[in-house]
Amino acid sequence: MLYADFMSAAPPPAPTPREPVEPLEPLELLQLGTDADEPCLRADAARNRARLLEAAARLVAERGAEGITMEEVAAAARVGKGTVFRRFGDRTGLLTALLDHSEKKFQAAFLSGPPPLGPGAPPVERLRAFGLATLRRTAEELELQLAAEPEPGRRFTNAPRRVRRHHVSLLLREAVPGADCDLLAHTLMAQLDPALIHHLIRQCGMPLERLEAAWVDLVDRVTCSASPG
Amino acid sequence: MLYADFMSAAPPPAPTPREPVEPLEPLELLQLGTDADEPCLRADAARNRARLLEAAARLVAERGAEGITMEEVAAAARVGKGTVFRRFGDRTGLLTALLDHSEKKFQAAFLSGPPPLGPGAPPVERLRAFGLATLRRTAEELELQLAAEPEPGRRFTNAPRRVRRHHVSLLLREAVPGADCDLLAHTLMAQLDPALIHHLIRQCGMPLERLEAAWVDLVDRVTCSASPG
DNA sequence: GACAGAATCCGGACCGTGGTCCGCTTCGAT
DNA sequence: ATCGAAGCGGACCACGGTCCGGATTCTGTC
Repeated sequence: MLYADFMSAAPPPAPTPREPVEPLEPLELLQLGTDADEPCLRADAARNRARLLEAAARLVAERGAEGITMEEVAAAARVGKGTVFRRFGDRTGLLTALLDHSEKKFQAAFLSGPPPLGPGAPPVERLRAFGLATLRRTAEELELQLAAEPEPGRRFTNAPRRVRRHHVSLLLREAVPGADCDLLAHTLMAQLDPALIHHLIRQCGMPLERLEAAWVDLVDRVTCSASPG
Repeated sequence: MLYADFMSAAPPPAPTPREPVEPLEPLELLQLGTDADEPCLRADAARNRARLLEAAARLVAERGAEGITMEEVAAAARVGKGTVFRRFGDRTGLLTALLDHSEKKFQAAFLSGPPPLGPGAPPVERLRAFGLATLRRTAEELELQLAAEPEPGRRFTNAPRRVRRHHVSLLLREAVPGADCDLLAHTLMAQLDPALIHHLIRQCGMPLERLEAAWVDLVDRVTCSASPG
């Protein structure tokens, strides 16, 4: 079973935190809800959540992430449609929850795993490793990650992506102290955007290796410390 | 009247050119339909098109691009709903058409206008000017450009954006002959993505000047010719 | 000019899907 | 056993997008 920890809860719908985006600072707080800090769902709620994720995973495996309907998922899980939306907020919420397991594993790897991805290696090497790992993971889960992409207005408030971006930003601060690292982090992250990867690989037919080479090259260029002006 | 050339036709719906994306080479062919090469709509069709664009522009000005419905636009233009979709394909098609006028002006500026944006200046300077001009234009039309953003799967097949990207790619080829300029162009373009600009300016409260500085800095870094891999 | 046939276009009824709402049920703490 | 809170579910709504019978415009011919 790929999505094993069905009992874990993704952050609840979030009561409409519109336009202004809170700055978010301490990295630890950024991690997706670890299996501990959960709202502790009621028994029936937890059971339904698990059923929904299982049903969704099955349907996605069968017919692809684009081809499934919220109503179908609800029906397959023997659950009302309202339940799906209450639990996961919206379509992207459900899809994101499907990626949650893999996401947590990845976060653990670059936050506290062995170098060069985790702490211990020099920042530039960590950056290289981070990009390569992301590229490979995204290439694997491409379809799901693409379908989980929120609408443009929320693309950058996406929790997992903010964690990753923040991580890149911190590494950049070490590597190129003079630069505007927050913005540079956005630049680097853009190279790892699922939509871009999908375009290049699926639509343009580029081999993954070329993206990997481009990433390494980009890190070198950005890291080369040009005019800090 | 801001969107004056209502008689111009955006490229028709395009009969479902799915997954494989044709490579597109000669830059001239990439320009959006100039007012000449149009399908030459029937009289009533052209009239309805004009009415629709006018109505859409008015409604967008009144209530914002997010707040309008295709049905509303149709009603305001005294036209059937089907007509809207036949003419513009889908929602993003209509919104894109609203941006068409400004887009053409911009294309003319960087393809054949005066330097440093147009030909005549050294490529790196043209790159800087291109980014700054794009940033300013996007900041102005931010809401509309954001709403006109297609779904993730088509983001990079968007015609105007491909033209701009190709242009950046050509400039890069001159500036850093050794690099993978097609991918580098994607990197640079990402910095000018409406969704990102919206996020940084509207949600994070960054001043436009910081984005401009970051662009110039990024061009320098990328152009600095690091390891050609 | 008038006309006929063909190509194009119109419009609004229709459909599927994402998302909401609210009266009722179930849970679990006391 | 009781009671409030949390959860449920499916009817309901809005909106994007499709479809096709009928109206309108264009083109070539006389």
